[in-house]
Amino acid sequence: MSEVAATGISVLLVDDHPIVRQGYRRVLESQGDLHVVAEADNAADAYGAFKTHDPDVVLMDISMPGASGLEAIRNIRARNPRARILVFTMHNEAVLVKAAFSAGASGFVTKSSAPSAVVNAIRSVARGERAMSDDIAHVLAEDSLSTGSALDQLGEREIEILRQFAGGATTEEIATHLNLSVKTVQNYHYLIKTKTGARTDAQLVRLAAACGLTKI
Amino acid sequence: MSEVAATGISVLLVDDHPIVRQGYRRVLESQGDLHVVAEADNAADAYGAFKTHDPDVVLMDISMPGASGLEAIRNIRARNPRARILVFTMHNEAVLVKAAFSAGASGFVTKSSAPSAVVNAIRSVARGERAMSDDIAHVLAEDSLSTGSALDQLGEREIEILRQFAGGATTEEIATHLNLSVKTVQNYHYLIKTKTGARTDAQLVRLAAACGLTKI
DNA sequence: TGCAGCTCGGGCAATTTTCCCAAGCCGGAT
DNA sequence: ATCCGGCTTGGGAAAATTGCCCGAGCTGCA
Repeated sequence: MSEVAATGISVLLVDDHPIVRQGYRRVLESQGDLHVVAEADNAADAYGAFKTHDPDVVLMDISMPGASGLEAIRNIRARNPRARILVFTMHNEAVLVKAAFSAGASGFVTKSSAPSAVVNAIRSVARGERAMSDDIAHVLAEDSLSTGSALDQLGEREIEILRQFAGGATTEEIATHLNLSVKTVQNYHYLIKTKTGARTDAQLVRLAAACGLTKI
Repeated sequence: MSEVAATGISVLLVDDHPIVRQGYRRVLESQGDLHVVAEADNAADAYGAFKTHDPDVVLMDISMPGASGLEAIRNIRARNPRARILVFTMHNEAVLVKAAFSAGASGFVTKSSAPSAVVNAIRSVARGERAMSDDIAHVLAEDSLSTGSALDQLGEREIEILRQFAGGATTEEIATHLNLSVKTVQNYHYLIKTKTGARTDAQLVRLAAACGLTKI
């Protein structure tokens, strides 16, 4: 079991931006009790690195190209249900948070959080606790009170496709990224539009932006 | 003038994620010749910090909440045309790149770049050179050297149609509003896309939003 | 066991997009 | 005066996408 060793907490870093990873590594290692034992820039490598290094905590940005980060969470948890995965992303949409927790994440912090909040979250999940940043707790609280945002009715795949579409990807690019046929992506596109009530691609982009799914 | 001092290159860091900023700071300061003199997490603060610190280089993520990063670039350059601004973002769309350069950026590197490429880009723009990462050069090359900046080359009618489109109007609605045939609106739509280099309606909306043509 | 919902894609008519083209208008350059 | 170039407006036709229908496999849940 990934008991926290007396030597500190071992961390696997998953983010698709090299310089961002390097920055995190330096921030974490300056803490003394945190040690980055491996890095990965995609879901498949993350799974491989987890198998070889068995880290105490996986710090993972789930908005990566290619396979969904949620997929990676599920894979890792399938291999070792004791794995502690702390999702670390700039998105703060309630649907995403709920999807991450139901995929097996132990915590969810946004990049808007103070660095100290992030390292504390790492220590919390290493102890087996659940952790989330204040803003995440806030959106979850509001979400539980509201009738539900337009995005709540979307499935995980739909969310991912909407994110990529709103980010500017073409249908073919999305199909390639997610290993789907163009036809399937087109169908999702149509489904998303009908579910959200958007009559225009532009409205879809605005919706995604309004929900924090994508930044402009 | 922001001559590179003998002591090294002073950098203003602009990014809306605190831990990301802290990571960059550590990466940059480990270089010896780079010194982070200030940080900002939004466009307004970036302008203020620039006024007080007059850094050699501004390293800026333009995908920030609220006001556009492009606006911030314009403001800074309006105050000091010698300002060196290196855009640093995860987006690699030709429209955005062109918009950034026409707003006055000296360079554009993506977060997919190797850390060494980023620090070298900082040194390049500090010397007054233009810098861009390989992937950016590639998308610009593919975009061909069609024409100049993003929105400047659009006529009145095109701007108006783009505004309504990005606002969520359908082609027919725009045609009705402007007393045009649907065909004409379609032709404008196509023309705007080719002129701006947008390959997707979503990219068009993002461009319009980035240029302040529409608010999300 | 069965229902419900997600995921994935085929099919096909209807529409839209993509280009190419022409014509009228207007301002500026020659 | 004349011509050039750019804006505005639209036609046309092939290519692509959309809108909507469908079925099949899978998972979770009752």
